[in-house]
Amino acid sequence: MATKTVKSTKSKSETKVCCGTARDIPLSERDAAELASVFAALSDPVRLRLLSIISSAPDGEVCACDLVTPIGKSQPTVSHHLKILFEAGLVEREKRGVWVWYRAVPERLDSLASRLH
Amino acid sequence: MATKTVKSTKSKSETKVCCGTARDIPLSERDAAELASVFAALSDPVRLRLLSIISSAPDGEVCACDLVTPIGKSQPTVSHHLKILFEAGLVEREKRGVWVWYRAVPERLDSLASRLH
DNA sequence: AAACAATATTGACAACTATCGATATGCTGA
DNA sequence: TCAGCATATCGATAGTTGTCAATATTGTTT
Repeated sequence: MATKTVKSTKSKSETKVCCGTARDIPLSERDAAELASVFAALSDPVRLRLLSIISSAPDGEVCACDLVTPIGKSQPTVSHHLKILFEAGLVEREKRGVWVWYRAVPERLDSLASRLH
Repeated sequence: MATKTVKSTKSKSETKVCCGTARDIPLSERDAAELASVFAALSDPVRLRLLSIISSAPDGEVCACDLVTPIGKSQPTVSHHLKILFEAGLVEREKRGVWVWYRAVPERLDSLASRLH
């Protein structure tokens, strides 16, 4: 393992060989995968803009029919992205008649932010 | 455009038709793309674990040679992920002799967190 | 100079993803 | 019941990404 005390001028006896004992990994594989999946949901510009529109809606909710035009993508594409946001827990949806209304889930972003520190 | 005042029992005159004027999008396409690229860098479990190890290092930095074994992937793969973290501004690197030392850039995560609120 | 070690790059491949047109599903109003 | 609309799903395709083996690059030591 390389250490900070190693200088190129030091003798071999002072130099620990690289790649020693495996250290503990703070973030488990399971936690990492779970976190990564939320970030993946946020890693697309279309989804970020959808979330932005929904979050800033005066009434706290937006009809899906009002999302297609401003996003400038096809209806199936917008539907696809909304599904990903929903499955990541970033938005909720409620069907009323023919329409589906989307609301942001700010606690989800809060918990994400707290895990970033 | 669908509105919250629409009820299925209301007359047509009270119902605005769906998909009216495009509203302002709070997040520009450029900003969305830029934000998305940082989230993309965080959307892989291996990279999150690398960042976790680096961030929690007692000395604030970790030699790349100490990252391969705990991650359990090949050296080129770890190098690839470190490059992505570096290009996203999430880590800094400094070459000392043969070794490359990585440090976290916490301000980068802070600014991300602030944009999530 | 030559051998060796740490890191980066390249090339290839499989898996995943964003996108759209076409179509299905489900609700509403006539 | 039927026509029309909003939304979701399907199938296909192009582009992206994670991975590794092989190789290149760079620094160190003898």
